[in-house]
Amino acid sequence: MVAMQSTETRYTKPVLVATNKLMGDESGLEPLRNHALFNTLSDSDLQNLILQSRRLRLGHHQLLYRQDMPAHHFFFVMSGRLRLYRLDSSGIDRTLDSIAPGDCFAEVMIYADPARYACYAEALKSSEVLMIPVKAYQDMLNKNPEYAPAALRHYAQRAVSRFHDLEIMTVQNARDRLIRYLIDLLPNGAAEGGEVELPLPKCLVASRLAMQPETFSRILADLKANGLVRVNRSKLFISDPKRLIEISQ
Amino acid sequence: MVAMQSTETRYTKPVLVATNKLMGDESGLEPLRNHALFNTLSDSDLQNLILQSRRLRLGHHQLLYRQDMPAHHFFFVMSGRLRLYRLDSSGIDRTLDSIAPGDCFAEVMIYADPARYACYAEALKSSEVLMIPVKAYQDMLNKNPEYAPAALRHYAQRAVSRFHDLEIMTVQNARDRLIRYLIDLLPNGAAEGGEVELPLPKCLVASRLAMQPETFSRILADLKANGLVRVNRSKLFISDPKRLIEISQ
DNA sequence: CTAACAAATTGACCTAAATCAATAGTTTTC
DNA sequence: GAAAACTATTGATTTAGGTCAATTTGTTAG
Repeated sequence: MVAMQSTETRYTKPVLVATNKLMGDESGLEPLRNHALFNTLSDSDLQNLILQSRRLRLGHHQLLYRQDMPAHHFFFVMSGRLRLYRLDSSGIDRTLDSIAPGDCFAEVMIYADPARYACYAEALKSSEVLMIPVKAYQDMLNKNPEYAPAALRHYAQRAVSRFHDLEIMTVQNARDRLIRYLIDLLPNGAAEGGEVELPLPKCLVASRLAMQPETFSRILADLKANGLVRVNRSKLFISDPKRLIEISQ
Repeated sequence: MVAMQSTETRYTKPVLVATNKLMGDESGLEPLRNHALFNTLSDSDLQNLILQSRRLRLGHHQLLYRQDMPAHHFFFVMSGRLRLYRLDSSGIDRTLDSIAPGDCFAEVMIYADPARYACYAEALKSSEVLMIPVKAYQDMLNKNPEYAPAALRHYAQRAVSRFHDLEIMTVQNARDRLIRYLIDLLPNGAAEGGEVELPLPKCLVASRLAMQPETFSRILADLKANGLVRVNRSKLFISDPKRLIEISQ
């Protein structure tokens, strides 16, 4: 599916309308504590941030924000899964990232200038996100400079990981890009094999890797035929990642 | 040229050996003041940082650091031009970025963990860089939390720009990737035409855009034939960027 | 449970881009 | 200033992967 129907027209629900205002209710927000942007905060600062945030429920395929929209919030994923993508002038949908529970996204908007979302964000399935006002986090950081190092570490890490994503995309053939993508999904890198779950439907992994779904399917079928991966729906078992790397040359 | 000769063997000069120790001599270091990571520093803090840094002269094609090397320094380019690239197991050289005077690079190493360079860095021509100890900047930031916001803004900006680079690379055909790359080189985006200078030799722009030099050459020849760009060595004149964008679909 | 829809796979075909090869320019170097 | 060494261009050929179309499989809704 090259030119998906534009997301603009697929959904009618309004974007960025909060459903639940949080009244200091922290239930289900423990995962925040495990995120680099929040784990150094004092209880009261975290509480205060949460009080200024809203919990958002998103349905399957629901759009959260649009590219170029003014960005007043960033997001923490509590459950479900989302993807970031861009639409170009010809309506082609290009997937750039997928976001899992425990991750933040659009958090660069805290310091971006101008603060406009660089892409679309939509739920891949029914999801719950915390919608945190950029200004609330900024204010907190201004009042508590001791929180800055954690944020700096997070941003540096983000930049490194985008750099790494870019590196994969300079690989010139589709098969090798896919192999590198799969290796990166393995928890211990190429050290040992294991099962990985594709973070996106196959047609969107294809989009992320700049190839057609048919190409993705054929490459995977070929790897399967050569005993390099075992495929079960979106779960792939990679027994020998080193062998996979060897053939990708 | 797909498989360049490995940089490992091309040069014999030692890596990361400073030639000039700075003795508080700030001559030629004014450009530091224009960089987001330094322009909020007090004179004395900047001076102190410079005292702990070394000025490095690099010859044409000289290697500055290697991928995976422990990273104790980051760099500010005073003159010349450098490129960042990675080598994969089969020795293919993939260009990821080019750095101009006034830019910093490897500055994410200030907060990376583990702090190892993510790529190679080499001078594209005779260049001069300031080699700043990561620890010196860290210490300064710890002592002066008021400097953190500028660093945060810089890192956020860096993450956004890497994201944008990634976006270009999800474009599936070579011609459109090249067109988008050229548009991004224009100072005012697509707003108006102008002359742009390729920041890398053509064969390395090709590498950066995941295509072969021959493909790059042919696409450019075609754009030229259609009156979309005028080419003069590494300088390109784009009269009508909007028309260029239109055909890239 | 079945209809309707969406996602994935597979085949046939074709085109964009890689590869191989030769030539022509450009810089360095001596 | 000529030789050597890159760098870029152009042509011929091949191939990876895109496109179009049909089928299968899986998912959602009634």
